[in-house]
Amino acid sequence: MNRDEFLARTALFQGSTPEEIQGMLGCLDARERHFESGEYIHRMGDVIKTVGLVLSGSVRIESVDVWGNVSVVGVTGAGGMFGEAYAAVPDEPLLVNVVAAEECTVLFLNLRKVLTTCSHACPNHSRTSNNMTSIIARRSLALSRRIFHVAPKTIRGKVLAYLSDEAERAGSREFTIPFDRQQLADYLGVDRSALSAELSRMQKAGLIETRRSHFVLK
Amino acid sequence: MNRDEFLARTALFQGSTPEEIQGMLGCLDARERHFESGEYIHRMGDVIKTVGLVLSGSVRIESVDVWGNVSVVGVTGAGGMFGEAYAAVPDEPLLVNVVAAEECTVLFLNLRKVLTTCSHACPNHSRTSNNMTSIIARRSLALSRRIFHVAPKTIRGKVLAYLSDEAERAGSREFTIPFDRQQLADYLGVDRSALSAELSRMQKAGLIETRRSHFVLK
DNA sequence: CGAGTGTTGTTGTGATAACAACGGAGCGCA
DNA sequence: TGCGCTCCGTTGTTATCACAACAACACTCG
Repeated sequence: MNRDEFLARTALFQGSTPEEIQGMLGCLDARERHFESGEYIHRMGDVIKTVGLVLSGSVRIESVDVWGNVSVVGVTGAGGMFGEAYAAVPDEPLLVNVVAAEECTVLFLNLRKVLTTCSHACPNHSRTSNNMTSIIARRSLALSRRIFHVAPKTIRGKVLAYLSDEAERAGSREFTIPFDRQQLADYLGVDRSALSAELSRMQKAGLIETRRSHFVLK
Repeated sequence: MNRDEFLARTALFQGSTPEEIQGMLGCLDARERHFESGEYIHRMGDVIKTVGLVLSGSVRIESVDVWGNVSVVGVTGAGGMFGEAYAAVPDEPLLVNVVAAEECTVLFLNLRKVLTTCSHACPNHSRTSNNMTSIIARRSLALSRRIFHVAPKTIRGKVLAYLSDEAERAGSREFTIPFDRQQLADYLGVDRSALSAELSRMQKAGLIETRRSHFVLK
């Protein structure tokens, strides 16, 4: 699979053919760069005008708090994007670092040019523009959901808020979540062992059944 | 001030003249509706394709948790918008209720038409489209920030994360926040009296000075 | 097969926050 | 001046959590 075929499968270029994409890239100021593992791609405070599309490898989004503690906010693998929201708002400094989690290649696109359709010379540019906005909006919804999941004050409350939501998305009381215990604890902002204990209590109370990442709600 | 002059001052139509806006509205399927205080504008689970622009009065965004408890997520007054993110993602059901906080009028716009520039017949349509995307991205950044503010596990940690950010935005160690104590507690997801007590301790410890909404960081 | 590693569950303890109840300061208003 | 109201701070009690340390189990790989 060559690069343009790969791009045709990404969320951003979905709906366009490799040929159409090939035609668009020049228009979007596309520039490919390679990073070694651990290399900084963006630093906190940077102001960016481009969105990054990961072609291979993966990048890590890190936040550094007031005291200098580093925590992983997220990881983006091949086909994923980073920096959309910052690039879409002029002069907003990054609140996070973006680091190559492993050796990787990234395609940088001028976000303004992605969003502004140029002319009929670029077939499907407007579809790509709409995809871009959808992606930004989707991220916004994911953040909203997370805020709802974290809002309850007890671990049980957070767990139920999260699991109910997952059940609804799955359309069933039985489902598998994309987290292991540690990741779920990080997502909900609680201690892993405290989470384990609470899940155990909820199971004893007959509220749920769980093994590993598989859950049944009652 | 007539309606189109008012619209020219909103974030969405910023940069366009009242005349240009007047020309655009038909194109965007604009429809004005009036609501009585307490009336539902959108309900949880609804799928919407329009964004709402508040012309007068204000609307309240409420969430209802698994147990039926209602909490206020936000309020949008004249000139503000609601529903952008949901409208931008096809088939995403609302996680919140939108209610008229008081008697109000709302202009509904077809989001797809806002984002897709139609033809040269609409001057400044592309600027409005870019404004729209910026607004969605800005909301996303605000949510990110909030997640960072809520992430620390102690009240002191949350307060410092939030205040440091405010100080940075203000470009000074001295600044005024847009919250009273109760609102700040809600934003940070903590108990108001516990917040008060912690602020008091921090003041005694010489970390901050505060009176009402005014703060000095040291 | 056994060592090494990662994941999950369990328990105890001290720290921290939620909660409830109250008092006082400031303000508008009659 | 006195009343009612909102906002803010204080205190004490109780529930909850973070943290640490450890045990049980599964998986991988030589």
